[in-house]
Amino acid sequence: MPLYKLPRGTLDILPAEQVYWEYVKHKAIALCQLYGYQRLDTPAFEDFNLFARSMGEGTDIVDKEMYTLEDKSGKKMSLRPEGTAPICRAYLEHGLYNLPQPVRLYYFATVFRYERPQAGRYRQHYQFGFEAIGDADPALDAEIISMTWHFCLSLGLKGLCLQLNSIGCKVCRPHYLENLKRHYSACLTQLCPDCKARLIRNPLRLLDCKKKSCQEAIETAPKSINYLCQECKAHFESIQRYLELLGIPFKVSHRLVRGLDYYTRTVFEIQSPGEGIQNALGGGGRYDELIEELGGKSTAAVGFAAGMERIILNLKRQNVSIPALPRPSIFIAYLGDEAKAEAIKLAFKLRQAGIAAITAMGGRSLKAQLRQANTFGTSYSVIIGEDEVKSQTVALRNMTTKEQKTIPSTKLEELFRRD
RNA sequence: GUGGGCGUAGCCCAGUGGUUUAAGGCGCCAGGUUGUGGCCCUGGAGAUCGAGGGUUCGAAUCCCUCCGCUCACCCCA
Repeated sequence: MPLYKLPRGTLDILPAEQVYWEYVKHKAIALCQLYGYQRLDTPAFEDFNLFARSMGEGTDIVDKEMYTLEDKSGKKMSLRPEGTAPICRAYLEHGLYNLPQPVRLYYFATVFRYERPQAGRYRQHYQFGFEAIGDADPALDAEIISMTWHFCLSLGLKGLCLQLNSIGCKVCRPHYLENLKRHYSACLTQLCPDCKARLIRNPLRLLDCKKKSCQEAIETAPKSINYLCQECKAHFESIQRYLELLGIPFKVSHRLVRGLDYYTRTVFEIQSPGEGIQNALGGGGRYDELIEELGGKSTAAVGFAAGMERIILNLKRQNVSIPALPRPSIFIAYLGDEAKAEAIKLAFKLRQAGIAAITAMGGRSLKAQLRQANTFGTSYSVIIGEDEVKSQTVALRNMTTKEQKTIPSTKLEELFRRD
């Protein structure tokens, strides 16, 4: 019967699912208010080059996964594959560098990547992220990381692991990469085919390989933190001191790298305890060179982004109890046309007074109407029949105690306004 | 892009010794005497058995092709 299906890798978020989404959004917004972060929304598509430049040509996201199209004027536009670059673009475009620095921002965004869908991975997914732009202080890294940790705790997730690493800056990273490549070139024969390709394309990702055959090479590989320059080293140590000060548990992992080119120094990731799935709930890091790359002055920045679907997946797995969404507590049933008109009028008046109500529809029996009220779970039903219309009253039934009394219809408003 | 698993009503699914009105449960709708819900009882609607082709007197069932879903790899949130 249906002529169309939802596009591959996308999701209809049905009413029954919305509790989770509202829950996560509310926690996220509360968190940002607590830390003084302000919302900034950007469009779903941008100039192709914004992403090509920021994430780096040669990354899979830019080369293979972007939804790019030419608009009617011939401009190359892309659906956003991530949230940070557009935020930086907006920061520059609207002169947010004139505000007191750092500028603290957050966003919810749909992001698009053309990939084969699987558990916790979609072609369109929702990200929640926050960014602090305009300060290189390691205390700001610590703030972002502590916010991330705080967020996960407030959601009620357990057993999460915070991984931390530093991949250096443009001064010290080239030196490290040389050593990494030398190490891998020496044991080339035992590497998996993917890793052979990585060695040329994206050496940092070598550390991320899951194949058994490559684990030894990773274990014995040089660690980025041993190649940091003075400044990067001091920065990284400082972050760790702040995190210890805050009592936030973290694990320095020399294997942790991030997929996008713009990261400098700090990288971190929050991992769920689950096995065999996309276990990164979110990740972030510092990107001190990105703003300049996009045409601004040299501006330090740090941020984090989380995948909403993955968070929700974990909330379900861990059976975190989610508060129900509010529903109307009054159901209005009627018998006959005159009563129906009264019912519609009454519902409108109640709603104007801020009292949520839902009315029956159609011409079903009272029995059927109350059956509906029952499945809606409203705690009260209002019944209007011919008698009530004549006497300007309504029958108010408490659905849990079954108590029912007749009251003047004008009384209803004040009765419910109280609770 | 590569590889595995799976496609029967909105949902969960029975049925693959070829012959059935394609069964059941949940949900939905309606009834169980006058205007009263949850439990129970009865009834109803709802499926071109993922699509197309082939074999056969006869296919949900066997064969081929395609499509879709799903999981993993790659990549990433």
